[in-house]
Amino acid sequence: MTGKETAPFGKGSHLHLIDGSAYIFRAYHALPPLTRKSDGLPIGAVAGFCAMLQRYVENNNGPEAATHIAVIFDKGSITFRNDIYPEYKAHRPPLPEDLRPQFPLTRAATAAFNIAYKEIEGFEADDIIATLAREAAEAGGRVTVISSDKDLMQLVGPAVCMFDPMKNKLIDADGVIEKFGVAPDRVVDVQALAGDSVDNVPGAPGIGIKTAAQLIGEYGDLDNLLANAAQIKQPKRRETLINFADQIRVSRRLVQLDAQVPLDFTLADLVLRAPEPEVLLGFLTEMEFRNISKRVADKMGVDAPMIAAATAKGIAEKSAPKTVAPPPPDAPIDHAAYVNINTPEMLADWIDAIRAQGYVAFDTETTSLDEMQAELVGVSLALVPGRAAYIPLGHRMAAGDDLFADNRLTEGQLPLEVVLNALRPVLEDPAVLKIGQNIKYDVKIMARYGVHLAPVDDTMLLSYALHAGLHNHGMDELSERYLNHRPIPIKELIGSGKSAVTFDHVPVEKAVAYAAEDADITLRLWQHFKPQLPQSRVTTVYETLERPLIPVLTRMEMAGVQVDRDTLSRMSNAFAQKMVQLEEEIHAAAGRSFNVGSPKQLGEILFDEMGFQGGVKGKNGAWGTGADVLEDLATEHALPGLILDWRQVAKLKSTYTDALQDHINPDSGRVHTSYSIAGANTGRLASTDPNLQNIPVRTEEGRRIRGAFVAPAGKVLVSLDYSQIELRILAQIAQIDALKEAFQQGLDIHAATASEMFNVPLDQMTPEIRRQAKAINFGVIYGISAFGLARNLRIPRDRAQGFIDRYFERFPGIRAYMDQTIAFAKENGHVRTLFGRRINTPEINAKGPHAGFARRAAINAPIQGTAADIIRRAMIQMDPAIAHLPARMLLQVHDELLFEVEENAADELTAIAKRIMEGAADPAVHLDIKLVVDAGRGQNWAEAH
DNA sequence: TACTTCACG
DNA sequence: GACGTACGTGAAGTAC
Repeated sequence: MTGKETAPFGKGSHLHLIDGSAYIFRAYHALPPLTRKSDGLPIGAVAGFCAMLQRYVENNNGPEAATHIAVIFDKGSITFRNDIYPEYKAHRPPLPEDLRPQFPLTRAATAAFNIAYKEIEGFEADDIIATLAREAAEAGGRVTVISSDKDLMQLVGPAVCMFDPMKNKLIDADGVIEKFGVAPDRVVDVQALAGDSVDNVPGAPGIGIKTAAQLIGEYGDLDNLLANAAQIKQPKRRETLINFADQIRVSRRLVQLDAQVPLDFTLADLVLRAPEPEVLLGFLTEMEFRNISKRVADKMGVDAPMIAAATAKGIAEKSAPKTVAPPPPDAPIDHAAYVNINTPEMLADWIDAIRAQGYVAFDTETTSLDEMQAELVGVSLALVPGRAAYIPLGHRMAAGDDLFADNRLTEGQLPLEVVLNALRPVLEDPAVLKIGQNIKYDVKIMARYGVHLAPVDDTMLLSYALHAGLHNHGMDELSERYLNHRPIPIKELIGSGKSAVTFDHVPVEKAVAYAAEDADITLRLWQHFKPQLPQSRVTTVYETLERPLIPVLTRMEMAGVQVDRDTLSRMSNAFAQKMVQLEEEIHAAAGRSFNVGSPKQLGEILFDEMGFQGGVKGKNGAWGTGADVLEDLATEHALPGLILDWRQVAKLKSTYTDALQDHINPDSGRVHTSYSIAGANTGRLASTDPNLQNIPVRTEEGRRIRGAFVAPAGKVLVSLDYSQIELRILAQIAQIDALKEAFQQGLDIHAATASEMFNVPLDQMTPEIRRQAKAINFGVIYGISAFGLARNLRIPRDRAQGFIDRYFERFPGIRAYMDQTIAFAKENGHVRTLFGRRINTPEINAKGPHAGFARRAAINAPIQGTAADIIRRAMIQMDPAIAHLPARMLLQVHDELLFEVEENAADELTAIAKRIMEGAADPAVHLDIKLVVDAGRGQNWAEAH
């Protein structure tokens, strides 16, 4: 398929527009859940979809035949209508697990039939159809909309009709009148009044299509009806129309299709093209559709291909140019077979092949792990296993190659700008999937070069959705585990330690082998992991909680947060002075000089030389000198307290006031963290380089560091955090009525727990009793043990056991939850969050001390993980919801989101963000308890929090 | 590189 | 009856 043919659209032209999403759903529900035999990929909807397209193509002849055609799809579920009415389509049941992965394949199927397809973010397929129908009518041609969706009936007119493929029936203006009782141009008015329960359009209560049509017939149109509502005779109807006028107007905006969608193509691009037998049969063969292949082959007068055992062969194999000819299936990793793309012709060949296939594995090589500073050195591509290439772009002379110009680019590389301009259309093409390993990194790099990679798939996140808890998800580890292949270590190219060089100084030949291998491995991992999502029942997790987070985090990380260097610098100086002073006092108290930062030396002084009792040696024979130990000793001597003071200051200085300054990006003047999506087993994010999720807050001294995180002039920081989200989730998951009740009443949950446990009325609660209850509440979330509670509360173990017994007695559901969770883990090898996230528990059946850890982790994971899922959902919904505001989401700290917003928009931002966070579980999961979000704002993070 | 300590939720 | 424990992270510094 070249995709380059066009033919002008005008008088005598006939445009057919197929409602693709309707086709998919009909196909899905009409057929049993078929899977591809070779690998289990769910394929039923694709099969039905292809059959329907084939039937359409066969019947497209005669006087009504199309001269131009397109299949129009919905893209995403959030559109401008959600801004008008957030509840729009909110009652839709969630997509079936095995349907979503078929969406890209239906696009590929359409392409294989050589039919244009279109989808546009933020608009429904109906809007695109409306726009194309308008343009076609204006150009003097005719339009047939192939759909049975009544929402499209408003488009019918002299040049536009509909065809219902279910009933094989043409719908013209008379057909519309039959359905709605009014002419097509008043359909919107009737729908606005009648509402629609399927799309959750509210309409006017108590008024259906019949009544609506009658009213519109009487008053001419909706505006006139509402203007004269007071004259309506029937009292009930009159009141409804007056009281719900606004709701009716909103409903009209919801049902009114937008015929002005900005399009990046023209009608001429949609010219009818005959399918190319090789391409179409290639696709059908890859899908292993025997019947349709045979039928297509018969109709086209060619031989049907044999459908053999599964291979990774695809369309690329059938139509790819010579330089990208396919390797044999399951080719072993062969570094010599990788290609160095260094001519424009080769580049063009590869781009054509990528387009034809519809997906490509993609990887970047750069000079740094810091995406905000790294320079692009090359990109690699892989189409099918074994067939991968590297495009060197920024390789430079190795030092010493040329004494006078060792920073020059080496010969034989295509110019960076030329390559990026050539690749940009495919890398940004919504029809071409870019597959990466930790692709957020590559998305950020490319964004800095003006290329906006989308859509993307990520093998790291696929592995995370499938295997969280089993192992880490770095490429080397995944390759060894799942491909049985050890990739070239990066050390062999750039060295390590002090003598390490950057990738731009690696010779191109070595870079080709290394970089192309990465893309090759990524592609193979993708082929291995992707089909496993449905059978592990994590498709929804991957599609709604993992993949959509990539662009959200990309924006947050690239935005960064402003940090005031002067404040940090002054604090560092003050801390340095204080440390010197404390060191003198410490040496005096110890009676000799030693390295205060050495726990080993300190332990020897305290327990061997000074003779303190109660020391505990760790497994390496060194005395423990942790804060809890020193706090106990502080009552007996000045030294431990001084050490604690020194450690606090040293920590704040080295980890925060010093290190944060080094992380201020010289270009942006801001600090850019990096979030790892697949770092924590439970679904939490982790923040690195620097970690902005552990900025001090608990001590006064430390809180001053938060004061250095500031809003730029004219802006403020807004912080919103969930109140007690994990305890609320515990109440929900374990169904603890007393706990749920306390939350619904808005009580202080720790005080309420204390009251229940110790029979103390709330108005007589003391801080001490409350503190104990708080420790127990947290203990429960962590998989409580008497030992742990005793240590935390510094009480005897039997007393701690007494507390736990009483807690279980008063909240019997907790015990049951813990027992059931452990039993489930033992049975299934994993636990799940409320949203279906799977956390594997491989050690749960182990013997010995491992088992205790595994049990507590299994109890904690659904709670911590559900909270993580909820804030992920909030973050994903947040971007479109605040897009219209001068505001940016900057940081996530597990239960808190930090925003930067222009002062005059802070109120609106706070209201929207709060609403989204509190409603983030809906509609996927219904919670009995409500989520509560507290908000604050200020010039800096300390004030906002 | 392993271990300890300590910052956060 | 004993194991040795609160759950989840990342960074810095010392010691080997």
